[in-house]
Amino acid sequence: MARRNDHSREEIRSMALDAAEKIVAEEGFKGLSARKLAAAINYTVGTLYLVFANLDDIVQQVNERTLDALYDWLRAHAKDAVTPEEALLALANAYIAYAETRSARWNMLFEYVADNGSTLPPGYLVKAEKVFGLVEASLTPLAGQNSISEVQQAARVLWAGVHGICLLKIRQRMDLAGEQNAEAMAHMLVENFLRGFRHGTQA
Amino acid sequence: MARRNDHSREEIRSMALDAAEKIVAEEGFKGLSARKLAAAINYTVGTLYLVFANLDDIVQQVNERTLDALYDWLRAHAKDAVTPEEALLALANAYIAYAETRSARWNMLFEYVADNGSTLPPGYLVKAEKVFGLVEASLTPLAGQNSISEVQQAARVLWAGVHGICLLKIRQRMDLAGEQNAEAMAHMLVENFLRGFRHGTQA
DNA sequence: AACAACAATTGAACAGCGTTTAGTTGCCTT
DNA sequence: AAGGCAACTAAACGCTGTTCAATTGTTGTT
Repeated sequence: MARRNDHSREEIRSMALDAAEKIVAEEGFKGLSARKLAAAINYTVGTLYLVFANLDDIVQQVNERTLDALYDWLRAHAKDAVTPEEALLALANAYIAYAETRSARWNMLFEYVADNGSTLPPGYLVKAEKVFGLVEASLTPLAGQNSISEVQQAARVLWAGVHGICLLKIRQRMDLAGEQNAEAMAHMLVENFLRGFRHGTQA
Repeated sequence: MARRNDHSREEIRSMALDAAEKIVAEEGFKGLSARKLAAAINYTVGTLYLVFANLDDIVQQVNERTLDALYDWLRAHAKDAVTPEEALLALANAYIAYAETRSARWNMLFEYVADNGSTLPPGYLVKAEKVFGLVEASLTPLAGQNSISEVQQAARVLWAGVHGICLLKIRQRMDLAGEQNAEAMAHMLVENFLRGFRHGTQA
């Protein structure tokens, strides 16, 4: 059989990405293979390579979806916060919660580029900037005497820190963190950093 | 040919770990394969599986060596610091420098457990605690009114943060961090966090 | 010295992987 | 009705981790 024309290329793409998300969620990053994915959408590997450049391309496109979902999730969880501190703590908690409930997907976001080595895809950067933007927006009211570029940097520093804590948790290395849980650690980071940040940067 | 008896099991183990480190350094994490490693030490795969449980076991043992080397490296780079602040900044810089000059090895340290999923090996934890201990030791003089357990937690929070920044750099995602370099970001994190930390934890 | 027992080592095999491509099939246009 | 073309498959290539029967060199015993 050939020339079935059941689905358009775009339909196949979307079906494949859906199936890929499911496989990753159920079996982890390593569980995703071209043959398994093709079987899941009732096609063969060849068709997959007609729609995607390679498996990395698929992973990358799933990751871009994840970044979008993450942005929406964070935004929704921070919108009710009254003070900027509240917003930042809510963002940190939401980030941890997202990583925890979708750990395989979240992990994939940070595993794949490691081998690729070179540049990240274009859309990637834009979407990640959007996520950073949420932190930046909450940090701006607390700027005090700090310049705009200092606020931008601070947002990235703070979020890299929250991310690091989140990694400890997701990669099952919380035993390295004593008895504390990730939320308490993030709390500590945000509060101390903010206190230091507001006190001015006389370095 | 069989029964060559050229090397003891321990010798083979050590040769294999040396060769594995070399391959990882030259070709990255993904470049390490059982056949390639066996060839590098002039044995076949079968022998490798006589000495190691599987490839994960090898990776894990290389990682333990890396943790030891990292500890020595950090210790050496912080020993001349006069003030605790100086020591913490030196540790952060040394951590980043280590990750940068041995990026493949450093990466492997944080990539492998992701799939494994379950518990980390026993030696792993002890060695990692030793690394944390360095940060803790430098942080203790700044404890002020904070309790010992708060200092311990702070050490882990701070280092998770430095680690997160380091990840941005090594995984070539510094473009996500604006124009700043990793050292400057780590600097900012350490200084603001310390300022906040000394001001007391009324949180 | 001959021989048996044993341990060390090999190499082939298995099932899976990513990726490419020749070949087949069915639809659309003329 | 015929031809052209796009969609799709199936098989192949060289790789992977892992296992294990078979072979070989060494050692201890007679």
